[in-house]
Amino acid sequence: MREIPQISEAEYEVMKVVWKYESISTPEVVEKLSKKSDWKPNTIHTMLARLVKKKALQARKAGRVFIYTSLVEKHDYVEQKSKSFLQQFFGGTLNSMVLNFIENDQLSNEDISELKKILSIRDKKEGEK
Amino acid sequence: MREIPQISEAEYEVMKVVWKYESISTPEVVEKLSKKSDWKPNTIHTMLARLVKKKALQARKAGRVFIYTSLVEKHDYVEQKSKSFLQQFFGGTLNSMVLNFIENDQLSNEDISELKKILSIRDKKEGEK
DNA sequence: CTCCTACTTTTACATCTGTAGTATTTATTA
DNA sequence: TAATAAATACTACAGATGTAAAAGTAGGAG
Repeated sequence: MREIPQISEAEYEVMKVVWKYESISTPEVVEKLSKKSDWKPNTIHTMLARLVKKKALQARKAGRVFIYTSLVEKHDYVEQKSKSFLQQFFGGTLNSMVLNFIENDQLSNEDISELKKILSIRDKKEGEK
Repeated sequence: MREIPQISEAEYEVMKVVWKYESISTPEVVEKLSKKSDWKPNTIHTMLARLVKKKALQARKAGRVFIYTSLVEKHDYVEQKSKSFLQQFFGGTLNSMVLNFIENDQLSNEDISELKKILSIRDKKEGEK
């Protein structure tokens, strides 16, 4: 498995747009992000360039513009970040995180019942195998 | 509530030692961390100084050494980081994260049953109120 | 009282990030 | 074909981070 490049927070915002709309051109990325943020077009260009350099994106020229496609799966990236986050703060397991949230009353009753539902859905799936 | 300062990953390692053993002196911090990492003493000094500057730690002189105490609660810091992590990657909710883990088979059956137990413990607590 | 040693203080420096400005190239229009 | 508009390419720069070397200082040993 290829190494997943480090993607900064701002870069991640750009990645999200590419993941959602790829293949997408520079002007389109600029347009989408200009709505959501107040970054200047040049700022976005810089981030696209950095992402290409990091091999998180691939750029190919189509006429006068570049078209970007992702080289990193969103899912893989999120998985990797989740792991390192859990490692740093919760000894590596999701369960510790959930426990911590419950102990500190960071979950509402609704959250809890929803969580139970989520877990039992998985049971069903398991049963179907 | 005071603003929680940003603490980098390496700095967080230092914070963990202070949280665990505070009040603790510079040489003691160096000793604990030298076991766990291969940072040079100067590196650790730099991080302690930065943490004091950021107001994450307080230093008071005792004889010739400094004694550190934390100014940020571990719990508060972890909570803040958890929130921003969930915000960035899971739309802000722990439930989405759990769902994602389940959907991607990142949890074993044991994890799942443990999670259920965790949730029902909470039920009991709730019932006791 | 002086020297050594352990601490503290100061300085360094490359890389990554956020945030662009400026310069150059190229497709399109007059 | 020449000017314009739109993209791309190059340059900039301050703050955070990881990593530490070098210099200064004060307390204890001789």
